[in-house]
Amino acid sequence: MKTVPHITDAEWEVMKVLWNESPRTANEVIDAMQERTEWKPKTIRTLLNRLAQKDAISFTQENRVYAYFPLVSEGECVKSETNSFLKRIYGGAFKPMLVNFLKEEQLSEEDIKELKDMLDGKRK
Amino acid sequence: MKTVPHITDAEWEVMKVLWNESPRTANEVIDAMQERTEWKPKTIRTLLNRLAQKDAISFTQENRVYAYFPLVSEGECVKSETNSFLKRIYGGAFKPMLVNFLKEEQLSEEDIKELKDMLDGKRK
DNA sequence: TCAACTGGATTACAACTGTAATACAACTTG
DNA sequence: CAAGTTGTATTACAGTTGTAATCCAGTTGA
Repeated sequence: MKTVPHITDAEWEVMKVLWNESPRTANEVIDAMQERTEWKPKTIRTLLNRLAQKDAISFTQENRVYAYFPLVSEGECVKSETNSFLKRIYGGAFKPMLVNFLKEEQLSEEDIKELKDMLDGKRK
Repeated sequence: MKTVPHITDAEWEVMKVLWNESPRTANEVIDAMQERTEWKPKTIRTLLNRLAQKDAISFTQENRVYAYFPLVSEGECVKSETNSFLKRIYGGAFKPMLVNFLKEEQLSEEDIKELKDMLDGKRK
């Protein structure tokens, strides 16, 4: 199983932008980020650098400008992060988390139906 | 809503021991921990100190010995951590995570039945 | 051509984390 | 009473993370 690098909170925001659309130049990423955060451009460049260093993204160079794109998919990362979260909080077991959350969360009638249908789908 | 302090990975292991049973002296915690980890006693004491500093636990003193106990419940912490996790990874929405996970995870027939029953229970 | 600007590379720096070791004070034992 | 033991308090130290600023080289406008 491919291992994805660990992506921090701040980096995750940058990844979202690139998952949403790529390749994007540093400045395009910065523009997109500034719609969602207050981060300074320099900060975002640092995050891009770190992500590139850990091979979460890469870039092509045109003239002086880099265009970045993800090397890891959102799905992979979500799965990886969720697994380590589950491991930490629930000892790795998925069902207890579900049980816990179903107790807490409020779901609409349609949500419930959708989830039940999914559960039915899993029944072989 | 009460805010719980942020508990790190390593600290979480200590909290589990105290949630499991408390109060426990430092040495009791250390013994319990050494069944699950390789950490040195000094390390575990550091973690107990940090948890006490951030008011996640407290202690009573008998003679020279401290007996530690949690100030925050496991449920509170689980909820808090899960919320920040959800926010980071799924933008705060619970259902997308469920959907994602139901796709991936394998559940037994009984698990599926149990979850469906819970979903039914939520239907008003 | 020279100064200003722009984009990337390098450096900064404190807080938090993991992972302890050392110092110290009290208690026990010879 | 002196020395070792034990439990706590203090200190250590590098890696990660958030959050940038500074430096430098190439590009561009005057």
